[in-house]
Amino acid sequence: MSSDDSFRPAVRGLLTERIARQLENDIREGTLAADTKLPSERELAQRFGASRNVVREVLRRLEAQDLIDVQPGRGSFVTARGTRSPFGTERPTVRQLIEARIPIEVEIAGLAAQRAGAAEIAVITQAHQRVLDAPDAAAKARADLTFHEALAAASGNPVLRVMLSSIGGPMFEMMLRSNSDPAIAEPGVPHHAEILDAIIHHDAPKARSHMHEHLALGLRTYGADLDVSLDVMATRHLDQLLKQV
Amino acid sequence: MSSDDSFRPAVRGLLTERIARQLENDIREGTLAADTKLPSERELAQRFGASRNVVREVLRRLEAQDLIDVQPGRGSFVTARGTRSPFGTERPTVRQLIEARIPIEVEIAGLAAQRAGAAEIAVITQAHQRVLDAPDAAAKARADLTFHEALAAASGNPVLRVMLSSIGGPMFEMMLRSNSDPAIAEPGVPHHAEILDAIIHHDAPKARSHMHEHLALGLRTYGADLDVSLDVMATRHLDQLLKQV
DNA sequence: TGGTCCAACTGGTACTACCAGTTGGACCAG
DNA sequence: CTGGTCCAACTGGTAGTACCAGTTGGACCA
Repeated sequence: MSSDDSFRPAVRGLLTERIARQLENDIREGTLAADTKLPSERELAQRFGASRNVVREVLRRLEAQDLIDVQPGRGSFVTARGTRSPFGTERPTVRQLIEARIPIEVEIAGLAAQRAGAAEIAVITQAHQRVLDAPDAAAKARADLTFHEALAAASGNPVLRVMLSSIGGPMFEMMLRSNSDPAIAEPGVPHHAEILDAIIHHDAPKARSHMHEHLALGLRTYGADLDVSLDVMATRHLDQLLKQV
Repeated sequence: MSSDDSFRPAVRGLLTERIARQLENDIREGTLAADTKLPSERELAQRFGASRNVVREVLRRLEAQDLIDVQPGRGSFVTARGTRSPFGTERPTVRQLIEARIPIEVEIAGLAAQRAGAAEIAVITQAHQRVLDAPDAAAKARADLTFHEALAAASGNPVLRVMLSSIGGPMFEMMLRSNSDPAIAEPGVPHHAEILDAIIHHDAPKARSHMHEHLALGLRTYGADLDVSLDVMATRHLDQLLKQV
């Protein structure tokens, strides 16, 4: 596993590889800004001293990575997504995260109450227990996230699950902060059990209301941190944890 | 607009698209198991009735997605992690997509009505106009997606925007199908205008109810396709488009 | 039996040709 | 001058051919 990596020469498609890397770097580093029009395939071929075939295959690869957008008759254009993170330059705040989680997670809770079978309930119960048993804030945050993901899985709707997992990063940052601060964490302790109970009894309205309460709680307990961006808060929080050690 | 005569080949790279989808499906569904050797490029070209160029570009795309491993002098092999995707092995259906879109997009519409300023409204209006002006189903689907993304941006909540964009692929597939079928597309035509109007007048309840109606409409018009997985439907639809050409 | 070697594969690259869509400017009618 | 039409020069999409450099397996010989 470790040794045979050196055997693999990686010289495959040297030309293609070289051109692809160069264009990829130019896009990711911003040398080619978003919405820039790339030279035509024929011109790129000439410029790189390669055939048009090679250039086209490189463009296919960049296209599959969502770095460029190829339009017949017009040309190839650098995609906006190429240079930015999912959130771009925007830093979501705690308030925005809660605001977004409420509609989707309330729906998830309701559907999970309607549809969860024994297997799904077992997974949720296990995650719930792991939250209770977690020895520290980080483990608690991980288990907390798992709990909510298990609910999404139990909703029986993979689209909801994917949407929730797309914001797993910010959710984890928030949970890390929540579970480190007793003033925030403790009022929410009974909520998980109540949600789980409603799901076990297939009481969708109750599951929805408990989930709503669980999430909206943060709006009251976070105080001044409500409108602080999540990553700033996480950084500050980590600094604080480091000092304690 | 008549459904048959005025229709033009709407999708970019139809041939490439079709072959890529078929191979991708075969790999993800396990018809082509892991470590299976694909036929040679020349044979694939003959089998699909395409040129070797086209096949090679498809292979590049699959390679960029980590679905296959191409080795010079030997052949192309299906990667073990072939079945990996945001959705895993689950294939979301139209019904599941609608079910998931309703809570989040209703919330988006309501917030957009509360918060959209002149700039956001201008962007939404422009997207709305592009939907109306689109010459074919593919352009209409692209503009349709842009419209909904513009609403998400106008909600002022980047978390909602990220969640929505995480399901942009399935949404586009559904829109492509919707906008190709007058029986599905036409009843929904007035909805965009109604939503836009509610946002302009900052009428959040009306924006929410119109969005709900807009999305729920599909539950009535899709008929038997409601429980067909989106990618199967998209593949079928592309085949149909190809026959018309 | 063991080795050499060659023919038939494989993908990598190049070049040419033609099609269909897009675009911008020339040109013409008002 | 204005508005439209139209054409030429682009763009990417596809097809076909040719040749190179690796890989592979079997024929063949020592």
